[in-house]
Amino acid sequence: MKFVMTKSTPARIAIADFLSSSAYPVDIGSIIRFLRSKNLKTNKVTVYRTIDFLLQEDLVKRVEFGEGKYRYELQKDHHHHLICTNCKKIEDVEGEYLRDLESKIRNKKGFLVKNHSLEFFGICKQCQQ
Amino acid sequence: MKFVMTKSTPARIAIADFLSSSAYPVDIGSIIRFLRSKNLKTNKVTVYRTIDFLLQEDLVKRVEFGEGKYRYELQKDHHHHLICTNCKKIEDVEGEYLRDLESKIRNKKGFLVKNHSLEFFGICKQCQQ
DNA sequence: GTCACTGCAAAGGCTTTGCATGTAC
DNA sequence: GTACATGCAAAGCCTTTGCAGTGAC
Repeated sequence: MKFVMTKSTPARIAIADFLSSSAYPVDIGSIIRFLRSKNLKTNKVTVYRTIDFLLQEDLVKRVEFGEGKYRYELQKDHHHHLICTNCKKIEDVEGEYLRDLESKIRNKKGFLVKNHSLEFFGICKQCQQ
Repeated sequence: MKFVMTKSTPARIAIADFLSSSAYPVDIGSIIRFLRSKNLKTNKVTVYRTIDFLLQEDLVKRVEFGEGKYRYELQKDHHHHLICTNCKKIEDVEGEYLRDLESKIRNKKGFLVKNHSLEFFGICKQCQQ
């Protein structure tokens, strides 16, 4: 992944790398742990500010899984998440399932949907066995 | 609304009243403000503990609107929310739109959906004018 | 050399915990 | 009287802010 940042610094490069290599949304803590594992003694404030920058540039998306904190992932094709409440694994579900619904909402309620959050909580295949 | 609580106290009664009279999910702060307006000098910890109790009894549902805090509403017919990003007004959308989708997820991914979060963000009718 | 980024310390908001006191029953 | 609920203080997380110092360009 390449960011169009005004300045390219070790912290930003590492955060970009981590987001690129993460299959699923990560929280600030795991970013910091990654940076430490690379012996980059980055401050958490830098992480927050880098994420803010990426959010504003619309390179990153913020999601919530009911944990009392945010998670972040690179913008990619529209998708949602399957979150196993047992083992905490996260899977993707691709698709634009709500497009028709959003038109209906427009027609019935006059409400213009700009975006939505949709996450599924349940038990993954492995944990059912 | 009537709670099946082991003990009925002024704080619990007032919180139940407030939740019953709230058309949309409320945060802890607004519950406390309501209690103060009724001259009940309830501690916020009591509010949190009452909400915890109601969540465990499945009388209340917890939702997130990307605000960095939780909101709570009485359990009622399955529905989702339209959140105006301009005036912050919240509307309901009734319906079980995702039932088919959840079966598909079951068949395709083997993931058993127990519940989901779905909220729509956009511009309400009034704010479009 | 400049301007943007970083680090540190501190604070702010939401939520939880421990423990002694109070109260519904 | 007893078990449960409350209040207070304190702490735990996550996140944000201010300001001085550093580094990318």
